[in-house]
Amino acid sequence: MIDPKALRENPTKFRQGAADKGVVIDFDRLIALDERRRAVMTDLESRRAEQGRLGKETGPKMGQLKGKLKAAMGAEAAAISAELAELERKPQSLKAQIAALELELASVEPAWRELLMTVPQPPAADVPKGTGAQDNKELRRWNPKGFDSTKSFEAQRGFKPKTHLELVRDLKLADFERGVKMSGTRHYVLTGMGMRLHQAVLRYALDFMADKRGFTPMGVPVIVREECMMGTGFFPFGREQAYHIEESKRGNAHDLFLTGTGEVGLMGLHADEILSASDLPRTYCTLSTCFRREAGASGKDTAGLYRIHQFDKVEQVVVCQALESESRTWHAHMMESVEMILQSLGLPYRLLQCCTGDLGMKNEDMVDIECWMPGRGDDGADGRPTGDWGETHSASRLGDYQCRRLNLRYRDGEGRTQFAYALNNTVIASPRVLIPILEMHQQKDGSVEIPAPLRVHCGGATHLRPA
RNA sequence: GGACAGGUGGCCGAGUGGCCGAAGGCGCUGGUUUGCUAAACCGGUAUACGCGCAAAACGCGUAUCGCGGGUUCGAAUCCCGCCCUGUCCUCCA
Repeated sequence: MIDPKALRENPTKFRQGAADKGVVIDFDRLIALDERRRAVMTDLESRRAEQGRLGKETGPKMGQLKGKLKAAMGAEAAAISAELAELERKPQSLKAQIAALELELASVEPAWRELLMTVPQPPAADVPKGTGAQDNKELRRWNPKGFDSTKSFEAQRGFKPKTHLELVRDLKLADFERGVKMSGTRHYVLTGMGMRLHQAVLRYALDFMADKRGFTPMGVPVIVREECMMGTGFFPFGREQAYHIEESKRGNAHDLFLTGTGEVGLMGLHADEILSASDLPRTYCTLSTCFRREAGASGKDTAGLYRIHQFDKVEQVVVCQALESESRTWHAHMMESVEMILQSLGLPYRLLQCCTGDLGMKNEDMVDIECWMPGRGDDGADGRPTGDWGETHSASRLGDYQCRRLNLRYRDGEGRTQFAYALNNTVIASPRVLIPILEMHQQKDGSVEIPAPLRVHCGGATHLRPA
């Protein structure tokens, strides 16, 4: 959520930001609603003040009169009744006015709020303008020794690479048929060493963040209330991407939702809290199962482990003070963590600065990290894929947009409360990251060499071999 | 899933129609004093929104006693609905 005061003071900034993101918002209506809302509030409040004053002045007297009225008779009673009616006239008319204003506010306020929630966070000034992924700018890339992602796999390694689908089949690492049998399309079963490799990479990543980067590991709910999804900014727009658990039909008041990322649980932790400045930054990581409906992705990446409904992810978030410099420092730190991990796994990768059109609602800045996947991409002359980049990570700076929605604040040095800044980034998402691991480390004999850091979690094995 | 009890400020806790944004205590904090530790005394100590101000400070106002609605000139207090928490029973990795 954006700051409504900031919108009032500088509407152009938000109009431009929405335009840069390719989002259409009826700002005129929003501004009109805001003005009406404030006018009604001012009026309402002054009448309530008047009501309170009157109540204090004449209220006790009315109480007394009512007491007397019970005991009085005849002409005396009539006189008291008349006096009472006179006393009640003004507060009663005030009451009617207040009720009318309240009614209006009850329609204006929610409409205003709903529209306000849809205003996207304006991109940071240095984010390149663009309309979609094709306008993203590569920041840098890295290659392991002896491999260059601009040259063909075969030329460098001396054999044609298998795709991860073929490797998974030949090495018996996953069973798609039975996954689909149980749960439908885009489901899978990890089998044997496939499951071990999956767990190994997750465990390695979580340990890395805790041991080498000082992040606090957390186990958080993956079943959350709607407020959590709203607060973290995944709703209302991402609603059709989330699995919905209907509980209200069973008598409970709240439906629940499965989270698509550990970010929801980590950021929801401190919702509605006021932290002290010394509590910041909070640096958390979690390992959680992620659920995504992938609505609208029909036909894309339908085969294999790339686009699936359920996966596991180690996620990192930072909640820091509301300073641009601090946000940027942590952003770099989070990306550095990922680069360290990818380098240790020997995976070529590149960093892409996302353009304004590719940021999404809540981000002011985002860098995607893509790994080189030899089994992806267009087919070459031999009918085999020529390799392509595939997104494995996404590092976002959210400014105060998310914490404002979550009502997550801290008390700064001067004792003022402020909305904190938030950031998040993938640490590792598996099984997707198994794709580059398998494809990059495959050997001519059909085996796959397990990257050194993962072996300890694979029972000491150095290779995956066909049975 | 069943039964009962209960939700008041950072915490504890008083408060059954106007004098209550709310006693008292604890905590925190500023000060005074006692040559240390500690104590005593005095003061301060919620959040949001609106208006004023160029803005901060500040001033004024409104709302908030779990949430929503109702009764009333007036609700922490009365009525209705809901949510949540605790305890016991049941079930369970």
